[in-house]
Amino acid sequence: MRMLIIEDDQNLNDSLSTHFKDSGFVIDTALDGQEGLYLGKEFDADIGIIDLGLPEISGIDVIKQLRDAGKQFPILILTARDSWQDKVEGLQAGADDYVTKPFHLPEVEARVNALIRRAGGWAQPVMQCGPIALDTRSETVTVDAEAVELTSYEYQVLHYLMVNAGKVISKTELTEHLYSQDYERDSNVIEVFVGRLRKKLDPTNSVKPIETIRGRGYRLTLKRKSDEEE
Amino acid sequence: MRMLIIEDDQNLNDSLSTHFKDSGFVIDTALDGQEGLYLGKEFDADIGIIDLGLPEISGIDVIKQLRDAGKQFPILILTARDSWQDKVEGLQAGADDYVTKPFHLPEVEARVNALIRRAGGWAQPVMQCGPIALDTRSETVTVDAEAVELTSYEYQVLHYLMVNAGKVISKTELTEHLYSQDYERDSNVIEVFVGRLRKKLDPTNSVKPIETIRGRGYRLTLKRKSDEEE
DNA sequence: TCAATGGTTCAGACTCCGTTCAGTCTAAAA
DNA sequence: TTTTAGACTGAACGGAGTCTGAACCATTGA
Repeated sequence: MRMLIIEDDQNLNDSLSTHFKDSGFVIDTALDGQEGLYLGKEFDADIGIIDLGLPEISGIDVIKQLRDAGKQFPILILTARDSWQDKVEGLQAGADDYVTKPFHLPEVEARVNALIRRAGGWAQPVMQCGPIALDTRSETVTVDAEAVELTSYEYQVLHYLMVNAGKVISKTELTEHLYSQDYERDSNVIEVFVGRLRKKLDPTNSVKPIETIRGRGYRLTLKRKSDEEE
Repeated sequence: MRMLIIEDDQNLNDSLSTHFKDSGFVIDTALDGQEGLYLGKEFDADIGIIDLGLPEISGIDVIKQLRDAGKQFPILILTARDSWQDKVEGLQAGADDYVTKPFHLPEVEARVNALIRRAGGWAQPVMQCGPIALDTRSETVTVDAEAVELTSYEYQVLHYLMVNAGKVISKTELTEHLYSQDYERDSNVIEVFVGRLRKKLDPTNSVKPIETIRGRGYRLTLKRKSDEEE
């Protein structure tokens, strides 16, 4: 998953960046609104974390301009405690959630995960398609309630496909969301990962969870077990 | 385990520090609220002991500010006998337990151990995962009810993993909680201890209690024998 | 002073996983 | 049917991360 971080405090920026990089995110990071706006427009993020108190362009303006530019990814804003006007303004400008500073990293992480999930239309923390279930909290995958061991990249590919279950996802899109920009293009990594995933998720090759749409990409076909069934 | 001690009485501070250092804790100690607050924010403690009657910033304020900063570790407060208002205020501010002065060290130690255990979600004084049981009172470890001799550091590594059973613990996190700040980073002590632990806990290599998650850390996998099973 | 104990370092072995490549297969277009 | 671009797959590689045995060192108690 690709994350845009705009935070002018160097320390905070660093700690957010390294933390989420360790969690497997690809990070675009900026220390001011100008650069942040550029990165946000240039790359397609899955989630943005934006501080409202930025020099030059304010956080609110960044959000507005991103939304005006048609960017739809969820945005989590960071606000100083007690400045609830900012919070409201931020949400009105198009942010999706907020955390007040000082914050606790695990909380930010939880909200980030929730936002990404919800952006894909998932209400519950466990995403389930047919027999396949993916839990973002424990980063575990089960098929028919049996645990399946995935390597870090296999997990990420599946995660992205699950969030966008039902949609056709091109190989370029997958590459852009799993690798930083300077990745060599003519490679078949994605194909290899999809292949390995298919083998692990469906060893008997009976369910065929990942469909190939020739010339366009992949699609996770299985019906979503959505929450309103309960 | 890492402990934060904030106590302005030099003698008391010293005796607490040396006592718990001898028990294998890594100690961050401060004689006033200012410094204590800094240490508390800077380092991730497993437990805090804070005197309420501090100069400059009061103990209550320190606790409040630590909690505001998102610090969640359990806090034991020291209060003068009879000042029960302080006690109540302290607990409301976010402390977890209290001891009235003058106190007996063994009592403080018992409470400290209990708080650390409970922070990991353990209700009983004996933590048990599969065949492995760790008793913090006697500092003994048994596998299938058979005593296992561990050296001090081996015990500490296991203790930390057990308190956080089920979670992935990075090598950096382990180092930070077992060694004081000025420890050289590029060392493989943790790997060595984990190796020795595995050998002692599971000589036949059949149970594999400690799992390696490549690139992220270690995890104690065995199912917790939790108390509510009874 | 010596032996025993336990912590630390080091180097080499080993394992895993991301990546590449080459050859094969497949589906759609000609 | 033939052609061809795109997709799949098994095998192999290489580097990073991890493990391990042995050596080294500091401390303690006899």
